[in-house]
Amino acid sequence: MDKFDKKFYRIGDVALLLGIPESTLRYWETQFTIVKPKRNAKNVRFYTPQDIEVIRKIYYLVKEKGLKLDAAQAQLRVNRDGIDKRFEVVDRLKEIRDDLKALLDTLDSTKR
Amino acid sequence: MDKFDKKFYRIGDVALLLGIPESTLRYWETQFTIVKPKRNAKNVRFYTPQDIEVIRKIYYLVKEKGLKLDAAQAQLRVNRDGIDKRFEVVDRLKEIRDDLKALLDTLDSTKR
DNA sequence: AATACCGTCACGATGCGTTATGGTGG
DNA sequence: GCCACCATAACGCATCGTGACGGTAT
Repeated sequence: MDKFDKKFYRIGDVALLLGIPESTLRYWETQFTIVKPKRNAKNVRFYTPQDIEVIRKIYYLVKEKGLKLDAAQAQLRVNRDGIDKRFEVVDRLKEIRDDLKALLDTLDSTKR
Repeated sequence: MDKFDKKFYRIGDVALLLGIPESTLRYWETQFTIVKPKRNAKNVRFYTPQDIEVIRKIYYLVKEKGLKLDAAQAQLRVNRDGIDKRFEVVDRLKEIRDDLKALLDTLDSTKR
């Protein structure tokens, strides 16, 4: 048992590590049901490395990809554990289907 | 030459066809450089079927997928004509790379 | 005493349209 | 005169945080 195996991160650590204000971390916690760090007896948040990964993913989706928080949450939900790649394919196929449908509708509307 | 080949759509037609208010179509036109319907001599917009397809795609990205307009525009830019599938793969790989990097960073930060 | 948290609430900046106004053309 | 369109600008609502406050624990 290495004592570092027990390491948790406090909100200040996470903020520093990810370059995100504490206020934002607290706010995201109200918006993403998925971000629920453990608390100690004194109600102080303790983040696991997994928690931090989730927050990174949120950052990517929201700040870099431009998703709304709702949409990011939906994405995260469906991206969880293993369904991952399968989902991406299905998602892409849905897009293609939508494109095809759009094309079809457009063709229909110009039908002579 | 069929006379219907020359058919264009006015803003009212498009609004009705897609179930999007005219005001929104005009607004999107200010936000998406990609939506620039032709005008007639009297400055009235005329949309081609291609224009309509683009608008459908915007609708999908913004209303269904939850992208911000900026992000939707970026997506559309890169999705254009043929680069399409190649892009999706690259995009997905980027996401995977980002996930890996996040994982790596997380591991690094717990390094003993 | 100083620092790092906590929750809450007010405030503010954008984003995303919508509405209102006044005008042209058919 | 009515209808469909035009541009522009003001307005409004929601989203996404931020900042300030007063409190607790170390």
